[in-house]
Amino acid sequence: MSELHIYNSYTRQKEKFESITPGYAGLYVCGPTVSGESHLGHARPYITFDVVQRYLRHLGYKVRYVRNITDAGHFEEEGREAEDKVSEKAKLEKLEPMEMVHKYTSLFHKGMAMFNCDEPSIEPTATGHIVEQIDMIQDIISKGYAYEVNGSVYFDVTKYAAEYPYGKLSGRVLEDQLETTRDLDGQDEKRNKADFALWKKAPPEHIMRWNSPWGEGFPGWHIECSAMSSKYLGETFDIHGGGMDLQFPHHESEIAQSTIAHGHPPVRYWMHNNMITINGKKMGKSYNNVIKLSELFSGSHPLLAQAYHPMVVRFNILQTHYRSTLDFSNEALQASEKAFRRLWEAYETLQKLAHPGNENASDAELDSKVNTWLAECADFMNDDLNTAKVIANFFELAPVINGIKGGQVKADALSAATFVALKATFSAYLVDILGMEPLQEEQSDKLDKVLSLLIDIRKDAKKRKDFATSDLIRNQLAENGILLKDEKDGSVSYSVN
RNA sequence: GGUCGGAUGGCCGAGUGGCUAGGCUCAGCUCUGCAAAAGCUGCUACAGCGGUUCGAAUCCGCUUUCGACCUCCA
Repeated sequence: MSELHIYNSYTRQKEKFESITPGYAGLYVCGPTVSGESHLGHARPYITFDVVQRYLRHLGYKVRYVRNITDAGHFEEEGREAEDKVSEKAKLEKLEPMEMVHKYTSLFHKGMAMFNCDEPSIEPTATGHIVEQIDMIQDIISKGYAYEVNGSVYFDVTKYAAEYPYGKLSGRVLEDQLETTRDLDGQDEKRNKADFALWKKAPPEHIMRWNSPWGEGFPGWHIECSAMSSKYLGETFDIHGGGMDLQFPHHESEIAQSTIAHGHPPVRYWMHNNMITINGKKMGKSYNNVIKLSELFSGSHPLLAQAYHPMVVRFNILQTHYRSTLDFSNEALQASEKAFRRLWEAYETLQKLAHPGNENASDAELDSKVNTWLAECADFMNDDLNTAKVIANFFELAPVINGIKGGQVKADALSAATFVALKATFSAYLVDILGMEPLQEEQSDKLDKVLSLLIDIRKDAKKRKDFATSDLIRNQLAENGILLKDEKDGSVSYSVN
């Protein structure tokens, strides 16, 4: 039995996972900034880490999964003019920040639910932890690694880098960073260009603002994750996850802040998922190539040939290793949809299948292969969460299941023990760990009764060789999205699209 | 410009120094009143050029090319 190994971005190698507290695992994942609607790009990290979290639970860990909501900072609603606090508009006409934040948080939650992502154990908000952030900033100042200028506070990266390996996570050298000639906000206030804000003074027109020892302002982007992760997971915790694009500067800054505040690095294992690209380019606001989740599910985007079910998207994402880029295309999604339908049907078939009870396999070779495929699932997951390989093995098993049902494989080909293992493993990995759900809801009893009636009438017509009637029923139903299948044993099943 | 990571069969994608991943498409067959589904069979690829090796798609070097990060970003 292999053990879980994960690729640690910090050391750039696969390492055996050992939790700090035996039996418990702490996982922190950078959540969304809720100033706009979630898009396809957001789906990847949250689905990836949902599987991480599910797998850790499967391994027996009691997991605390913390995923924040970034609802504070210098942002305004997409597509809406920035409004200022001192404008003449009436209160109700103005954009209320919490209103916007609530709207997009809510949409994000709905999207996650559709993807069947488990809710995190704690979902802390930045606005709910202003006090903790201020405390942490004061602590860093008192230790001499941050300074205040005009109501803003900056982290002294140069000083930090002299003693600590700043840039190790993202693989860059501080000297290179100092070369940049960008004109950033507050650049003239900083002692060095690489310094980053812990607290920013709010200009008069800025709506989001809080009192602090340095005047009214709002927290810097990086400090929230440090403050909240240490509060809920401890000063050192097991896994920190997020998109690769957050490695620098966000995660690098988190390491620096926490290292000064607590005297040691915050995270044991850093995990980063790769990006979703579209036509080879990263999907992101700045590229104007974003497909929102609502558009994805409804098909209402010029790039989409059709609507895609959340489970199809989830399946497609899991068919690719999380550290590889995943290029979006209609062809790929359509292939995933067909593949997933086939796989799920095999899974459902397996649930209904009964084993004759023979202790010994009549087909020892097949029995042995099946056992290998099942055992490999754990090995693949343990090898840095290789969901793609797990899925590949499902597709090895599907023909065996379908073959038993269709008679191409003998019912007693597998031993009773293997059959039990097949059922248990398929369900554990496909449903519990990969988190897949059927594409269609349970059918209502009434529909079921109506269809049984039609199926009976059609059976009768077929018996009389009245194929005109039987085909009419089948074709009419097909036009309405209900497919009838004549099974080998003479029964008829249906599926609704 | 700096740093890092890719280039795999018609398409998507995994992966390892030698043992045909898998999915989708396509073609043929079996079953079937027909269809669908299912099953079986076929389609052997790793950007290019050198090198290391008994053997490399897998290791090294160079070239071409794409991308990510360096700025808010999942």
